[in-house]
Amino acid sequence: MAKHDPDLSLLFHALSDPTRRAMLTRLASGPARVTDLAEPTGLKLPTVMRHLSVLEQAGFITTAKDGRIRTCAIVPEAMEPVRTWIDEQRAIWEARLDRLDAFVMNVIKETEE
Amino acid sequence: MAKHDPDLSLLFHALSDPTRRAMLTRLASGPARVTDLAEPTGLKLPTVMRHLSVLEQAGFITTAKDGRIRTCAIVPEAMEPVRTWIDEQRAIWEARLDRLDAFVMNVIKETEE
DNA sequence: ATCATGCTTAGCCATATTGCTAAGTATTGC
DNA sequence: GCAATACTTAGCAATATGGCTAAGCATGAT
Repeated sequence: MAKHDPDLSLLFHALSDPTRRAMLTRLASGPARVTDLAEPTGLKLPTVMRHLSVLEQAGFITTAKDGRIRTCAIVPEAMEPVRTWIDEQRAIWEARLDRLDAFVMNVIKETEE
Repeated sequence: MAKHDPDLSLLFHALSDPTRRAMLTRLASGPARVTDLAEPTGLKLPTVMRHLSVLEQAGFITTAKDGRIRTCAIVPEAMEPVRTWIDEQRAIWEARLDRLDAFVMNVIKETEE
């Protein structure tokens, strides 16, 4: 498929890892240092840094360094395109009120064996 | 991070590819054959099949074969866990009404240079 | 000045992902 | 029967991902 729409791919990819989702959940309740985010994961710092940069490139978090400490904070608005896409999908399939698909698929499947 | 929660990873991963999202959008307006789904992508059939099986394993679509034709249909409910997770995230950060994070981050960043 | 802390960079390894081609198999139409 | 259609399977190549270790570089505390 054409390669526009790079945003959503970045966003969904960032969310596709449990470690990164856990980090977002942690950050949802307030900013944290890199080391603090690393601790519950059991992962080494370089690995954690990588997850954080994926989240940052997707726009889900901002980070800034003060002295030797880098603080990470969530960017709630970043979730909007995701939510919007999902809502649009729903809008399309709800435009067809018929629940015929599932019925048809079942008929086919029952015919199968 | 611990490996529970395998569902969401599957779901988000499935959505992280533009070809797969386009297929879902196409299917949102009604069931389709594999070849029909392949056509607008410009991809070869085996590649398309792989995308479809990713979507099917995630639970976003059902497929069934009638004769030599495989028909694919969307499974709208499959999107629910995704939507739920996003809503939960929002609930957490909205529980903190303060918009202090962004402010703090800005201060740090301005101090930076 | 020295040392611990906190991140950062570089680079390696294993596996997964996304595309392909080539060669099947199973149906349908003539 | 025979050919066209519609997948399907097997296997390859390039790149991406997710983990690590080792070593580097500031900053803060003593």
